[in-house]
Amino acid sequence: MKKLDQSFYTKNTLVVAKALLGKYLYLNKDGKQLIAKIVETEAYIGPIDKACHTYNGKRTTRTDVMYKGGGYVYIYQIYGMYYCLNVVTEDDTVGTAVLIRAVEPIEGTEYMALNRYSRNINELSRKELINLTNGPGKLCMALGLDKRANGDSLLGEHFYIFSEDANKEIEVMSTKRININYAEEAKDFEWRFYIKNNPYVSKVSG
DNA sequence: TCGGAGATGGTC
DNA sequence: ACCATCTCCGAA
Repeated sequence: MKKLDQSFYTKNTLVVAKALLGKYLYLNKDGKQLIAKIVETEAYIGPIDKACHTYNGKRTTRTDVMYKGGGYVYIYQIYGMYYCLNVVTEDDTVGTAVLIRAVEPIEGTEYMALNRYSRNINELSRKELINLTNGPGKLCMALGLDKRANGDSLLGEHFYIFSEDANKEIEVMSTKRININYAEEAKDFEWRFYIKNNPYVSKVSG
């Protein structure tokens, strides 16, 4: 395996959003090793994107992290009860990030099941297994991620993203992004990417 | 299997 | 007054 370095994250946001598909999120949580494959992403590009928290250079306490440059984690709370995990991209002037919308559990699934359902993995139905991490709020709950991880670096030892040694072919689909109907012309940008036919993708149409 | 509505609180 | 969501419940 090969840990992604800063030069990966500082690339163009659309490039990073697509390149993150098939990569593996690694997280050491309370001594437990969690690994999940990234299967769905969305790009958010402040300078030109009305759906983005940093649209038109907007800078607030919340969005400060998006101006730290590629390789940092941006986590915000949504709808009062859920969190969304983002990877900051490009340099420290633009305000760009990639939302991780869905992952596939690889290791530590036991722990994810406890976080999501307070139940053991072998008690879950097939549907509940898929439901562990097939959405941005769900995957944060499963991985135990909340605002405490906001601003963390992905270049350290306990939280990073890695690729397999052998590059596998991945079929990437592009669609409009989910639930940004307020964003005027930006709602039609096809900046959502997912791995074709992967069962953990949040929803197929769109 | 689908769609509507409620939960719930930080942000601006 | 929103809002990059999820779950439950009732209808088909």
